[in-house]
Amino acid sequence: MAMSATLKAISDPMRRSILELLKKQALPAGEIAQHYPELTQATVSYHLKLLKQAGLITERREKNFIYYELNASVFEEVLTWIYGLGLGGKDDDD
Amino acid sequence: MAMSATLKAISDPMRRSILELLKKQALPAGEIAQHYPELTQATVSYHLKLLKQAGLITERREKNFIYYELNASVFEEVLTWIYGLGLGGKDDDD
DNA sequence: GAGCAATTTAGATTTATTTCTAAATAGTGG
DNA sequence: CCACTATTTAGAAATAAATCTAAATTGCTC
Repeated sequence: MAMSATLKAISDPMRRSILELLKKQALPAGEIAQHYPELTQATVSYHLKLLKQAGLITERREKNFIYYELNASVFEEVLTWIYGLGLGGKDDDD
Repeated sequence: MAMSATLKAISDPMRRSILELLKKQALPAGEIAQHYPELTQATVSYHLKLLKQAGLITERREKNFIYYELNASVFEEVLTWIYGLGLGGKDDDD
């Protein structure tokens, strides 16, 4: 299921932080890593891989950088699931 | 952060399934467990504990059963975060 | 309060995740 | 093609999560 990957991806604070970073603008991996001096570049690369696998980011090559950009459309499925549970959808069920 | 707990809780398919079960009606742990013959009752109890800690379910004691019921209001924070990322909320932030 | 039914807790095991260091790949520019 | 820069991959170690069995708890009911 795609939703498990999406949710697992954003259940980690570091990865949520990366997504927030990419909200403002697309960035190459190196610049992303600079925001997290406590982590190595390899670790950031690992998180990017998971985000990519979840479809939450896409990559665009330019010069010899790889720019990562947010793809929030993947959240559609999650939102549908949450709303389906009843939040905001209490129409006439009560 | 409360959001990590919420998201980690629903990143597991089993726990999402339990929430879906409780959407229809509150149920005691035993009945919940009956829906998952592949798991022991102790394991279901473990998942219920995590859901409870995340605030996604509440318990109500009646006779000698503990009825678990869904509390979808916890999703508010998650929804706010997702919308904040841009999905559906691209107003004039840039 | 003794016994019973529902549920949780403890402890151990297996599997998955996160992180690091070190090495490898891949694309760019001379 | 060679060297440089950006990034990933591999392999190992540490931490966390999911599951089981067995024992403990808790709250009715008599």
